[in-house]
This record gives sequence, structure tokens and C-alpha cells, in this order.
Amino acid sequence: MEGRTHYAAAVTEELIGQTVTVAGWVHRRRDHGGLIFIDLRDRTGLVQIVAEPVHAENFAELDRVRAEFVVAITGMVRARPTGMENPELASGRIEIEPLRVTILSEAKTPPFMPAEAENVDEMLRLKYRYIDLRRPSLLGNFMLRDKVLMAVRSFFHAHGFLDVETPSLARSTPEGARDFLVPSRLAPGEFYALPQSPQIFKQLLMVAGFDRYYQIAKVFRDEDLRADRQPEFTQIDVEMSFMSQSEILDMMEAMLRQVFYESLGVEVAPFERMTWQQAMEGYGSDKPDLRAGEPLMDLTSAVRAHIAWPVLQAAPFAGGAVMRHYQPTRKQLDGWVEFAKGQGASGLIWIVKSGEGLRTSAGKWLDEQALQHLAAAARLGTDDTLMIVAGEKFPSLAVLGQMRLEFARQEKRIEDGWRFLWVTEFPLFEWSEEEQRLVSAHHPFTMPHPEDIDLIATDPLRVRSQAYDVVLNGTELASGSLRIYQPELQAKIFAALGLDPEETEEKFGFLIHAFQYGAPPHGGIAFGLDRLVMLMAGARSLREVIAFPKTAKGVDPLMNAPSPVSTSQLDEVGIQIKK
RNA sequence: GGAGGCGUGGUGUAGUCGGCCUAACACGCAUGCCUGUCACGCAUGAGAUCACGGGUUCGAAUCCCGUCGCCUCCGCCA
Repeated sequence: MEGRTHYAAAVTEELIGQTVTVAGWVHRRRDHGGLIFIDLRDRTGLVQIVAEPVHAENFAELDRVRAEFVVAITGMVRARPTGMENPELASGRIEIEPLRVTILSEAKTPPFMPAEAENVDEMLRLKYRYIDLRRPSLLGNFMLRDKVLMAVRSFFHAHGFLDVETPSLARSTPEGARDFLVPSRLAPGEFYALPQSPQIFKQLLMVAGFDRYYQIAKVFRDEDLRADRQPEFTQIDVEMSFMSQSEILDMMEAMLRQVFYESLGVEVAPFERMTWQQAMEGYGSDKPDLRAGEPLMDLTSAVRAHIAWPVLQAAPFAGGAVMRHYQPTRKQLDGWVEFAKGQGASGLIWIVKSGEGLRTSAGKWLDEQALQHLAAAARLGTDDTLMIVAGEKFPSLAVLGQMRLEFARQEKRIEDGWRFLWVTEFPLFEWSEEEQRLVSAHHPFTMPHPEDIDLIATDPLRVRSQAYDVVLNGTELASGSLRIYQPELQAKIFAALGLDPEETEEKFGFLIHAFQYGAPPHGGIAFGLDRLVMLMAGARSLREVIAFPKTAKGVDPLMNAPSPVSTSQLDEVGIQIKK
């Protein structure tokens, strides 16, 4: 072929009268018998080719062309006749009259058309991902992803961060997600683990004095998948030395704001901040969606004062969610009761305030005056509905938080915009029912809150940490913390987690030893790049922003992975398959 | 591990409380016609073991049982 001179979208009015060569795929073909229009598609867009029978040879070639053939066209750029312009296209005011047509590749009729924006079965899309990715909307996601990455890299480079690669063949560590294992041929019976994050490596880089590190790192977690979870995904991994928590938050907030500005042209407002305690009490979630209406309220004392029901009198907590300007039907109210029960509540009390007065599902336990007082305590306006859930504090709040979100979704009350939020002071430990022991809420290297050090031994579940999350519109985007850099404190944490010293020496010894050779105070964070791009692209699933994703069962339908391997391969690594 | 939804020509759907189904519609595909379309139009045509296996029945896309696959959610994901 002749060398391409222009992308499709670059063929504009300025080129009228010139000869250009464009190349790409046949997007659509409109055959009028004596006149054939071809929409030629490349990465930038479409350009219209018009073939007329006067050029018999070219006309015959374009008559033969079908959808998704790959062609190169050398031709004359000319203005479209008046009234025939297409304002939808960058190249819509011109068309190309072909002088030379080269069919570079023929194409079988594709299983689905990139030109049609219909909902194709996702399995089929993944099997023919190379065709799926031709769809302009999907391509757009990857162009956005590229912009985001460019903005990320330029920010970190400009602020003195070093991009350092860390190993993918690492060691399996206790705590956290299930590891993907890689058998070792040189050490039969032993395994590498693919990293769940470069956590320990980046801390070692801080001990090494690299001061500021970042990496666009692939990480791996062998857990069940969701729309926003893939077994392998990409983190923007960051670590810094000699920085306070607030300096780290400011730096990362600046990074995200720059990314939004450079890739979407959006000026994001300064992030809101709240503690984990405030998030849980106000929204029943550690990742509140601030777009979904007002916070929950604590009605414990009001409920005790006004509702005589013994069950509620005995409940340690009662909380309320107000649904503004909402007059549900009886059926809808029953639906909310079911919803609350489905979320684990033992029951739900509703109060509806209309022009005719107050109605409640708890009428048996309070008189009109008490009802008035209770509605006032909840600042209930006319046309508002109040939902009350009572019981253990955090579980009740979680139910109310789910109701708040579900209400906003159902009634389309979720506001537009980018509501960023820092959630800070996460608890250091959680109780694992399954293992019947304390586990780290974030990871075992997280620095406790300085005021709570003494509680580690006495009341560990009340210990706050210096850990923080970035939440965007109700999605957890990033998670980080200041790290422990004193071996003695680290030992205390391991002890609280019930890890015996021998075990910690074997599994984390290298990190403890490193800290004995001069460790700087340090901290960091890791962002889910795929989630960030998904939200920015307005996509419903991570699969829309990952070129070759896996299905919910972890299968890649394109390569057919995972797959069995030969016995000789297994022999080499000393593995026998259990029947 | 649990719950729910879905599976019908190449694609998207209708049909799913048993018989009017010899499976419908749109897109796509093929052939023919068409010189200004841009989701071109018109005509004709080809194309389906109704996911798979078993069962009930005179009769099953439709009912029952099982299996598989996809999607969503819970558990899980430091």
C-alpha cells in the first residue's frame, strides 16, 4: 500500500483539492447501484469514500468490499455537495473520491458488528474481543485510560517520585486475600505467589532511602469476582518517607484533581473528609455515597422517650433515615420492611407525614402526641417519610445506609458530579468470626493512632489506625496508611494478632530485620486504576476498561485460560493432579 | 459456599400458564434493482438439533429433575 497520510478524522475542509491516503476498516457500506458510499473507520473516526462508476476499476473493488474489510484508499478530498454534510463527523463536510483502492485484508462476516451499538452477549464479546474493541465507545475507554495514566505519570515525575518495578514472583504471606501460586521448577514442591500488592517491596524501598516511589503495578487476588473486581488488576502504588498523614492526603488529592483536570477537563472540588466513625454513623458505610442525600440520624433517645414498645426500649440503638418528599404506597412500605429484613434488620418502623397528618407502623406503642414529638425529633417535613431501624448500632446503621442508597437509586435522587471523600481513622483491628481472632483491618504494617497505643494490649478493637481511604461516589478508590517503622511496635502488633514470634520471623523476618537498619517514617496508598477509569468512563463494569478481562468465573474466553497442562510440565515442577 | 436472573437462526428479542409453532420480528447475510446516502431504500431468498441430558404426555421451546455456561448480589476480597 501507499503510506497513510491522514487519519480519518483529520481529513477536513483544509485538505480540499489535495490527494490523501487513508487506511482502515469498512465500517458501513451504502450501495446505491450507480454510487457506493463507504464509511472508512480508523482509530480516530470515520471518513466517507464515494465511488462512482466512471472509475471502473475502483468501483469494482469497492463493490466487492464488505463490512470490516481492511482497505487503503488514495483519493482526492472534495467538499460534499451543499446540504449533504454530516455534522456528526469530524470529516463530515468532505468526502474522498478514490483514485486507488487497495484491499489489504478481506474479512469473514463478523459474529457481531462494531458499527452496531447493540447489547451483544458478553461471552461472545470476550471471545471475539479484537472485534469488540473496534467499537468506538469501547476504544474511547482505552483512550481515556491512556490519558489518565499520562496524567498520573507526569504528576509523580514532577513531584520527584521514582517509578520502580517490583517482582511479580514473590512470596506467599499470611493475612489478606488468597494468593495465586506459581510452582517452582528449581525448587520442586515450593511456590512463588503473585503479589496482592507490592506492599512489602515498597516499604523496603523506603528503608533503602528512595524517599518517594510510585508504580503502575499489576496485582493479583484469588477471590470471587464482581462487576468491580477482577483477579488481576492495576494499582497506582505510592509510598513516601518523612511525610505526615495530612501531607500525604494533600499530595494524593492534588494528584487526583490533576488527573481529572487533564483527562476530563473537570475541576474537582476539594475532597471532603470524615473519620471512619463519622462515616459509619452518618451513612452506615465506610464508603459513603455523598450524592445520595442526607446522612442518617441517631434517634436512640427520641425512640426510647416516645415509643413504649419493650423491644425498642431494650435495643441499644435506634437510627433513622429520612426519605424527603416521598409518599410511599402501602405496598411500597411493605417492600421497605422486606428490604430491611433482607439486609438483616429484625424489623422496620416507618412514619409517613402527609398533609393529613402522621401515620406509622408502630401506632400501637405511641399516642398522637408522642408521634408528633418523634417526628419533630427527626425534623420530618410534610411529605417526608422516616424509616427507623433499632438493634445493635453498626448493623442497624448498615441497614439504614443500604435503604438510603436504594431509595436514592429507585427514586433517581442521586445527584450528578464527582463527590470525593477521605475516610480516616479506620479501626486497626477487626474480629474475625471465622478464625476467632483479631485480624488487621488494613494490613499488619499499619501505624496505630498515637493516642491509642496503650489500648493495643487492653482494648484492641477500640484502637484507631492512621489508615485512610479515598471514596468517590460510593466506590472505594484507594486505601493507604502510615506504616509502622519501629520493630518493637511491629512486634506488639504481631502479638496482638496472635502470630507467634517464630512464625513472624519466618514470614515477615526480612521486613523486621530491614527496620533494624535505619527505617524512615513512611506511608503510602494504592489506587485501583481500573476502578478509577471505570468511574470516569461511566462504565458499569471493570470489563469495559480492561482490554482482555476475565468472566465472573475467572475464565478468559479468548485464550481459553485456565487450561490443563501436560504431564511433563507437571513433572518438572513436581506436581501431581488430585483426581 | 449461598441467592436471584438469563440461555430460541450469525446478532438482539417475541413466543414460555402444553396443541393454532410447519417457531415470529428487527438487524446482519446472499441475489437482483437503485447516482447523494450516512441506521440509505425496495424486492426475493437462505439460515434454528429452541444451551445440554433425562423424564411426564397422544403431543414439549413451553411442565418436572439434573448438568453446563453467562450476568448480578451476599459470603469472601489485609
